[in-house]
Amino acid sequence: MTAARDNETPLPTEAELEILQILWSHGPQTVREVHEALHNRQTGYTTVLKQMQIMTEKGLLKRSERFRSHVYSAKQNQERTQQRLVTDFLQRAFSGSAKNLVLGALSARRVSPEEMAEIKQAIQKFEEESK
Amino acid sequence: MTAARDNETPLPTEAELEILQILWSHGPQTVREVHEALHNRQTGYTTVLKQMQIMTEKGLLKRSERFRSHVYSAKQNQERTQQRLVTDFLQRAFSGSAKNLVLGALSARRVSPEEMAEIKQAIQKFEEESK
DNA sequence: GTATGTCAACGATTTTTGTCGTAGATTGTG
DNA sequence: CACAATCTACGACAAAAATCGTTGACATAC
Repeated sequence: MTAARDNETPLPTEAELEILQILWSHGPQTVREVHEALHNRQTGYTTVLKQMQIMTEKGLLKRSERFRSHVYSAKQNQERTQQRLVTDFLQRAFSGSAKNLVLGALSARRVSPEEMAEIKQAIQKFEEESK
Repeated sequence: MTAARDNETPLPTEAELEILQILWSHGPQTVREVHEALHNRQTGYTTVLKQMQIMTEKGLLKRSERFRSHVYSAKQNQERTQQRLVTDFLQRAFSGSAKNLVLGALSARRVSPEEMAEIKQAIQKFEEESK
């Protein structure tokens, strides 16, 4: 049991997440388009096709068959999925300590002052909204 | 290629991370001790043994054979490993946006005021150290 | 209308990760 | 010394994830 197991759709695997990222950022796409966006990963067309078919079965994607080339899009929005992912990860890697997660993220690499400011601002905003 | 691939030891898998957590928190342990600490996961003794042997080959663990029951410990400390994990995860799930990671972590679940304070304090401390 | 290209479907295979049974060595106990 | 308990080692198996070849449907161009 991995934690953060909602009753909802399963968490995406690594390769699935890559596909989702493309769909989130580029909007609905055909398999070919996704495959091309994935050119860095050295993977065949049918692999991506199969993967997206499976993702559709799992409920991660939905597809329109109105055109000859089916058009896929992410079924859950990015924010919600990221929330679920981070909940799971937080538990697995940091035993639930959000403090350590934040600290780890900050100390793992250089953080620009701009990014730092963004983060602090995000926290501020979050605090106001949730009181 | 998953990103954050150092030239170092590989990132631990899910099950491996569970074992590491035990070793980090309890200090050096025998297979039996780890196995017992893992009682919630329903897994046999030899499974854990095998896993720890493989982890040793991979360089995740080191072991002392001075005693009849070998004693294992984590080779890399928790902080360093967590840093590598979060770097990888940040890239994979949040395309590198630390802001969104933090935001995701906070909004994914209830955060107590105490934890919130801790987080802000950690950020403060981090800022001072790194200037 | 035949050849060429593009597509979805499907099955099979490979790779990775996790699981465990069995065997042989060593230790401690009666 | 024999017997039971406790280990490690090793190989095999199972499950999950990723990969790809092949086929047939459907277009479009010639």
